[in-house]
Amino acid sequence: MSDVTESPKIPDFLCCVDCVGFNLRKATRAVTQLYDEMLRPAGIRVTQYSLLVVLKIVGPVLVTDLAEKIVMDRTTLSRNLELMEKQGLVNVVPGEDRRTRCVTITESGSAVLLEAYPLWQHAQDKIRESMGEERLQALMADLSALIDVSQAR
Amino acid sequence: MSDVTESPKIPDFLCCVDCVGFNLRKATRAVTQLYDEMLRPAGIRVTQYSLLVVLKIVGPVLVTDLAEKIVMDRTTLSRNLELMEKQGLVNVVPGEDRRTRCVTITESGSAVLLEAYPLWQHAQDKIRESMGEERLQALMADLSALIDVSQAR
DNA sequence: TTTATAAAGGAGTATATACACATAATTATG
DNA sequence: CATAATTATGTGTATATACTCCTTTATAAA
Repeated sequence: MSDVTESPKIPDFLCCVDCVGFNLRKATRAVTQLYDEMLRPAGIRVTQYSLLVVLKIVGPVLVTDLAEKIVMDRTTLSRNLELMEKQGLVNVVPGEDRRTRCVTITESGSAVLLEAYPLWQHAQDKIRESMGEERLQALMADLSALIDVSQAR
Repeated sequence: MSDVTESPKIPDFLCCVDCVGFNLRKATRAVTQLYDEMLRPAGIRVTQYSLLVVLKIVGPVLVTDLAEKIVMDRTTLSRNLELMEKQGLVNVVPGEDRRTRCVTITESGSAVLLEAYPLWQHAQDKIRESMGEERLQALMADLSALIDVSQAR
């Protein structure tokens, strides 16, 4: 009778404030801006920084292999690499298999990486100090689990 | 003497496999693709789905207020809304303050939302069933904490 | 060995994202 | 009230993302 005792007029399907996709994207926007702002003096963003690090570890590597490793669409990676090649951060050369293209970090890319590292660390430390090492590791594990379930077909 | 006992030759600054930004973006790519694939029959992606839900709950709302609420750059939101307006999903009209623009979900947008809801639910359930409700809630809390620390200036 | 299939990649298109700068309208200040 | 500061938004530019379709090359099948 009185609407005081009634629950809010929000239908069931509006409970998507719990949508994992939405909340993940929302957090990613905020966190990306933090890293990008910290990395700005180095002239790269967290996307390129991450690519440089991965290339330093696993490169030289084929485009498709790299794309799979970092869970990125092949065409997205290609276009990101194209920009980095223009900026002199990476080299992309034909592989032995003439279909493939092989990616390597350049000396210039390594130099930028070294310059960016302490900047990246500031961002990372800010988050680590706020959340604590344990919670951060749990979060990493959860993100990994999210990838697994999302890719299970 | 022997390199068997040595740790791998990866310098300290390459430990960024722990980079929160990188891992968050990586997981977001995977999860977004899951939701987008599930939502495809409804003709919208998880970005638009989320916007429709939020508009259904909090609309009508001013662009800047909405942007702040969903932690999205104002100009990004404007351009997303522009597409949705063309598709007839939302209305954007001038507010009383003649500087402002007020956003509302349309009837057509509500219809698409209803059609998309069960599709969204399939994606959400897949993740929920895989991770478990508890872990999922912990993850949501962590994402919220990430936003807080990223925006603390 | 010819042909069919698969794999790697590029190009076209479209959405998502945000920074820097400019404009219009409102509010605060003198 | 006139001017200065603030606020809300739009535009230009650039990166990030991925789907679809197409070409080239390699491998498997006949």
